[in-house]
Amino acid sequence: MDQSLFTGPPAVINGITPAPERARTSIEETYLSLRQEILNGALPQGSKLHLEGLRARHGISTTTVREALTRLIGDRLVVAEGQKGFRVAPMSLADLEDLTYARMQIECLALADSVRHGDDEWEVRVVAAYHRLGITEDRLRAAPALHFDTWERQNMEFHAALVSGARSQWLERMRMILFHNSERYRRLSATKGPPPLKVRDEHTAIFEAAIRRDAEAAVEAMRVHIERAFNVIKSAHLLPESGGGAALPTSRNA
Amino acid sequence: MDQSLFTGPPAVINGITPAPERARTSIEETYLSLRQEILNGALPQGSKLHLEGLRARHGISTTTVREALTRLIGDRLVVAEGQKGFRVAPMSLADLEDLTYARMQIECLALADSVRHGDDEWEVRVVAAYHRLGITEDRLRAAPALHFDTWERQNMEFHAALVSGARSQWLERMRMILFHNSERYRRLSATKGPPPLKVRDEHTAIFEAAIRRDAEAAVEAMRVHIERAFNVIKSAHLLPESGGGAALPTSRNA
DNA sequence: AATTTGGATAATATCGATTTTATTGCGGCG
DNA sequence: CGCCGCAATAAAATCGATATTATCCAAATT
Repeated sequence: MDQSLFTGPPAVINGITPAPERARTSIEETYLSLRQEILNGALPQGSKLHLEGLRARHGISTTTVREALTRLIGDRLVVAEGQKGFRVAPMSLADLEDLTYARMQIECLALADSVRHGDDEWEVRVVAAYHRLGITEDRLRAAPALHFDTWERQNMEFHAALVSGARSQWLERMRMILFHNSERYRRLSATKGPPPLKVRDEHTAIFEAAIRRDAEAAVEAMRVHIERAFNVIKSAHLLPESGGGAALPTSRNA
Repeated sequence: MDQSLFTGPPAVINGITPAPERARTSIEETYLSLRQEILNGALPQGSKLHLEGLRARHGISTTTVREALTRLIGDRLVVAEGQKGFRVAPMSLADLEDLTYARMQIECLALADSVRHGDDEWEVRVVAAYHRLGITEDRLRAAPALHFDTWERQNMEFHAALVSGARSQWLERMRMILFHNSERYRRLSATKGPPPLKVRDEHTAIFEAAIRRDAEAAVEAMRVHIERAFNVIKSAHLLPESGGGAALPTSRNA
């Protein structure tokens, strides 16, 4: 699975731990670096991505910058207009609503399949990821700033482990795109403080249902988890309404 | 909807041709051209995409070729390996199975939402697209070779119209990627002859259910449609069981 | 005052060439 | 015989520069 959004080399047989993230080519290096900056907001939504500026900052050629940016288009983190260059993909409340809806559908599909068909190794991965995340969450309460990045990575890995038993590569690719885009919104409201206790509870609910192979319960817990995350961001009032997209019901499919 | 996968000319969302939408930049031109060749098999799965060859053939610079190819990576029609360049994304029966599954999930989600929430304009679009497709199908029986490309376009437009009432842009993006990839498989087995009568019947079933606002029936009909398409391709025995197009000798087309 | 026009400026798109990395073929050596 | 290393070659990645296109602003026109 050497997909664009998934970093690094063949990313470990068992699906977890994108780990070292070495970048062998300088395009990839730039790609990863830029993605990071977009996800954490260093490059704010809608901002122009000037070739010359990026070239200078990264010490590479404009051609290389262009290619890195083009790869980010595939991840829907960057948009390109006619002859007007690149910019960071815009964000809006309407877009978040839509994104949340889409992600809920896909993540839940994958989770259900994963819970139903995950093998022993899958179980082990889930337990490991859950436990590891728990450790970091404890540390996070003591020293938030110190372990924040670690938490974010392990949070992502926990979610990845949960669905790693699902058999559809295509769904996984779609999930990854949606997950990363959600991540960008989540970090908008992330206060760099300890995550609310609720998050831990929600993870626990998903985890326990998954391990006891109760697909429906796991899916329901995942829905709650995703929906609450949406509400947190929404009520932070950091987003423009615009985007034109009609409001979507983010709740269950009818 | 200025999406990467959505090709230009006949977007035809409301029946009237919107704008020529010609490819203004030479990267886009190359992108569209290459995509076409990949979809119709002129560039077979797994084949190496040599920069120099493409540069010469398209009369552009390697840099431009690279960027067009990078955009195709976002559509999952091309894969890039480390320092080994680009190749056409491999096909396999396993991949088709997976792809069909994923597409069924997403296309059906979109269809259900569309049928439930499509407005009058949506209905008009569906009726128009269905009727237009019907006309072409009649002509196709008389002179297959002549109208084949038209049929393919209108078939895609019919499916697009069906889900055009769905409100999720994100789901639509995912659907588009999956649809195009399916298209590549379908054309593997397309005989350039008239499409089986069954296809017409299936389209009719979907169409009628959609217009009478019966979401469940429409989804069921869509499932049948997608699944049969899968079986047709599968029984054509044109695909390797699993991944990896064996190293085809470098396609050297003039 | 608003719109248009022309030229200067800035940014992007594209090119041709160089550097870096993979692949291939061929002798030597175990 | 078959494996290993080493040149020679081919290809990809990257660069620096040129060609195109958009943007801005001021002067001119109505």
